[in-house]
Amino acid sequence: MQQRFYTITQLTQEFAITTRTLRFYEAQGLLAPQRRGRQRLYSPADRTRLKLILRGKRLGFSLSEISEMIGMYGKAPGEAGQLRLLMEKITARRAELLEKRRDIGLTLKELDEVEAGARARMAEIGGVFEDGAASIVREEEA
DNA sequence: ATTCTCACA
DNA sequence: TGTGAGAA
Repeated sequence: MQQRFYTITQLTQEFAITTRTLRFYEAQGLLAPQRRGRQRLYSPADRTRLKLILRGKRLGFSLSEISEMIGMYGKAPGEAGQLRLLMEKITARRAELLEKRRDIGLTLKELDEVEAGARARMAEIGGVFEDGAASIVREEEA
C-alpha cells in the first residue's frame, strides 16, 4: 500500500481553508508534515489530524487546547489520559456555553422590558410605532 | 505554485 | 486566530 500524500493546496481545497492557515497550524505545532525539499507533503495521518483540529475549532476550543488534546508534543499522555483530558475540556466547554446561554436569556429579557417601557411611553404621548404597536398596546390595556 | 518573514488586527 | 504583502 503506497503512502498517498496530499499537497498543501489539495488540503486547502478539500477543507476550504487557506495555505496560510495550514502553515499557521504547523507553526503552532499542530501539524508536522513531511518535506520533499521545501514542499510540504501531508500524510493521511496529517489529514486526519487536520480534521480533528477543524472539529475542535467548530466545538469552540482554542488551538492550544486542541494541540493538548491531540497530543502532538513531547510526552505521550497515553490514550486513557488523552480521553480524560478530552472529557475535561468538554465539561468546561459545556459550562461555558451554558453560562453564555443564560446571559443571552437575561439580555433578551431585559430587552423585552426596555421595549415594553418604550411602548408604554409611546402610548402615553400618543405616538404610534410604524408597526402600529402603540395602538395594540392601548387595545390590550382597554 | 510554494516558501519564508514581518507586520498587523 | 489568523491575514496581507513582499521577496525568493
